[in-house]
Amino acid sequence: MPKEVEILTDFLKEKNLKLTSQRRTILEAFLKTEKHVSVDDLYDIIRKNSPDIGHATVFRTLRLFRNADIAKEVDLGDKRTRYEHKYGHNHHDHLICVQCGKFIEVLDEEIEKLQDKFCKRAGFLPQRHKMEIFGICRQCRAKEKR
Amino acid sequence: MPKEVEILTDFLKEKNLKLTSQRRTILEAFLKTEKHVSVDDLYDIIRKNSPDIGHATVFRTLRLFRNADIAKEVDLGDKRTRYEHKYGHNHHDHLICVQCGKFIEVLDEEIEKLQDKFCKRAGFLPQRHKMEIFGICRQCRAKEKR
DNA sequence: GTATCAATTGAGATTGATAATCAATATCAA
DNA sequence: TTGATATTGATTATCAATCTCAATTGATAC
Repeated sequence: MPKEVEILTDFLKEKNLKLTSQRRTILEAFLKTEKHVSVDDLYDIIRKNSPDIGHATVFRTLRLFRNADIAKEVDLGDKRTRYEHKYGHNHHDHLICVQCGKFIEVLDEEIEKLQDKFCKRAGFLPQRHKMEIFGICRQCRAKEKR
Repeated sequence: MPKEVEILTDFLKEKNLKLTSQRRTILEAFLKTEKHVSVDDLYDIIRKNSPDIGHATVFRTLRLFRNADIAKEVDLGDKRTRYEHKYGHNHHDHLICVQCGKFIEVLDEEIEKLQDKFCKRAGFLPQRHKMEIFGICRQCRAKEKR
């Protein structure tokens, strides 16, 4: 039993919410994904094996996962909300290729430190941040040169 | 005559597009704004003096301004496209207060340099980036302490 | 196990932003 | 001034996000 089920169970108990078969199914499907899924992405995946689970439920459940700190909302510039795994994943930023849509996760300690530094200078208490760099990835650049 | 009118005129000429009274009006209104306006924000402002200008025109014209490099799209985390002035404004990032909604524009050369550095490391050719830090601003923190 | 009751569900409807359509109109080069 | 062409505004379409509500289900007490 992965840790996430435990987190969810605890969260539900604490909030007097219920563990339903749908929530189990959706959690399982979500944990299997590797990419940054949108509600519709995950709904399409789930529909294949569990055609009885509705769209609204997937939508609500992903929001629940976010509140339970199992999922994290990411905004990759298209206009849809996407979710990625949060538990066991450290904070990272994204390099997003505008040609192939691929993204690379990066973490740079120095940048994080600098961010803290100039927040302090502005009297600003940072809570979370988002950094995305759009450009062209190594593979696409190689393709272009051919 | 501000420089932006010239930029727009040149852009239109180059693309065989036309300078209309609506485009003048919308540009004038846009240049007067200081915040990051959404289509609806600007439409509401314009409607007061020019009730004949339609919503779709404001929408299309802001996109035109973006293409002409007069406006820049910003994404402040809500799900609407906002535009800020581009000409005469250098690149900057945003500190966004989650309490009062205010934002502070910041620029940190060091961070920009670091970004370039680790893009290079990843073989990634950066084109543009977006960095937003969400948190609590000085004023709101002061209020909280009272 | 069963009753109880609030939480949950799924279908469908709604909202809100964005974008396409199209007939009427305006612009501008010649 | 004119004709070719772009633009406009009203309307409609699209799509993700979100709400509604009656029917159902899970957790808890008995």
